[in-house]
Amino acid sequence: MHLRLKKNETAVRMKLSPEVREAADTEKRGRKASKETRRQQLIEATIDSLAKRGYSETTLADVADGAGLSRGIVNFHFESKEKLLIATLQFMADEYAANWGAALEKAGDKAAAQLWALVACDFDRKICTKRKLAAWCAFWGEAKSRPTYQALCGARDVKYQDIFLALCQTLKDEGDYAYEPDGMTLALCASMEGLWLRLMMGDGLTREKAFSAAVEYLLVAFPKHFTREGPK
Amino acid sequence: MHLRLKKNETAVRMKLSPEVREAADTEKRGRKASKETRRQQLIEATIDSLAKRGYSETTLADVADGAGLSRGIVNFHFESKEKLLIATLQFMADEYAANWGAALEKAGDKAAAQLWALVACDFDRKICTKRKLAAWCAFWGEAKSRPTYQALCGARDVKYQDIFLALCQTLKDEGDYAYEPDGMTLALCASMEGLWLRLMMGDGLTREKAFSAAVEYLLVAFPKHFTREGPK
DNA sequence: CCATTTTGAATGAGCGTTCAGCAAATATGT
DNA sequence: ACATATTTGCTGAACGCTCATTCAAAATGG
Repeated sequence: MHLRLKKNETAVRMKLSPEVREAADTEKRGRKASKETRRQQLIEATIDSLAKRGYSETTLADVADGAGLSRGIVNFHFESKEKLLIATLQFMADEYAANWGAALEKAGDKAAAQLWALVACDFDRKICTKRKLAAWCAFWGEAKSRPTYQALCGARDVKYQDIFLALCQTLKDEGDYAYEPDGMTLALCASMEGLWLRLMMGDGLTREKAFSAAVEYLLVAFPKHFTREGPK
Repeated sequence: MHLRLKKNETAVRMKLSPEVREAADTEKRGRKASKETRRQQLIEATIDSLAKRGYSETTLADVADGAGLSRGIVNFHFESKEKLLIATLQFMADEYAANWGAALEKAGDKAAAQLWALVACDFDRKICTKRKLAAWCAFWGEAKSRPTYQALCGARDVKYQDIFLALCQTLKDEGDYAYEPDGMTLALCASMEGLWLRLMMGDGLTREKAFSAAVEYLLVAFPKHFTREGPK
């Protein structure tokens, strides 16, 4: 009963990833962290674990350790591992959608500028992290056999696709290009996803190089609308 | 001691996938199947399992059942699950490389024809199966955290990349195109991988549509060299 | 105190691996 | 030819480990 350890305060000395630390730092500390804060902290730890160990080797123990919390914690805040993973994917999908939504807002109303913004924001620092790419890829690998994942992995979803298609269509009309817009759009979207895949595989490809490859595509597809520096 | 079951002969009545059946059918049956035949049979069953259940839920029991053989069998022919998976990936990588190698052979020596062949063969019936795409994707998801997989997943490897780059370079010179060939090649390769990814996710995208999207890309990039029907 | 959050030991299911043993195929001896 | 021994391929029960889940007890805040 004497000499009791104050665990929380000393345990924080452990090395947590910056993302987890930040998620836990929303004002309140230790026990006072709100439910939502804890959930976010655990989600960040899950992304860490997915990136570090891959889907199949991600364990609740690793997530809990990564968050600097105890073993049973996940089943308290989420009720199962499955639900934690879904919440994690949901979070990433929401973040992704918010990102391109905001980029579109800021782009003004010229189609060329919008398309450029949409392509550029995919390679944004905030989204296009090794950490997050790896997590995305982990989910992609499992999506085939899990309808729930499959639905969320289409964050690049129908709406996103339609906007892309509409923009390509507009530019085609403006510029009198000859291509078939469905195929063109598909190839462009696919190219961006493929670039993500390669970024994740990590053979010395950088965000900047990937982005400029995507730009190269825009240039040949819409020569009247773009230069390497941006929309005309 | 009386009334002994003839297991092998009756057990074959189970429903095995066509691929497994074919692998097991190389002349000899039952006990006489050669070591190499059995390995192939197990590899096909592994691809089935990866496609059906995803990487994380693929078990040796499922593989053995899929092959119509007993539980201990994998550890007899391969020595561990890990090695079975590596052998499976190796097999797919070899098959993929052989496929584009052969396509290149048959294409003659005009650069445009070669590039077309290289793109087309990626969407070949033999390679581009739902089953195999799903298996590829399962490995991609784990590749990040496993150097061995990462190395093999680059079957789309350096050599492949270099050929692509050289062809794009040649066409650029022939056609006086303005783009920067490194980026162009990267975007093209990425596009094909992205199309695979989407084929696997399976939102009603067909092999044919994916291929024509890739062709659309070739058209805008190399307008003087290609029509929708093929190289000029 | 009571409610809420957190802990960590206990539980049990699932899975990879091992291995003794059986049966088919092949080699050897007569 | 046949009988016997040896090798090879395969089986499936048993073992032990990892990990998600549960829960009683403790810590904390109000």
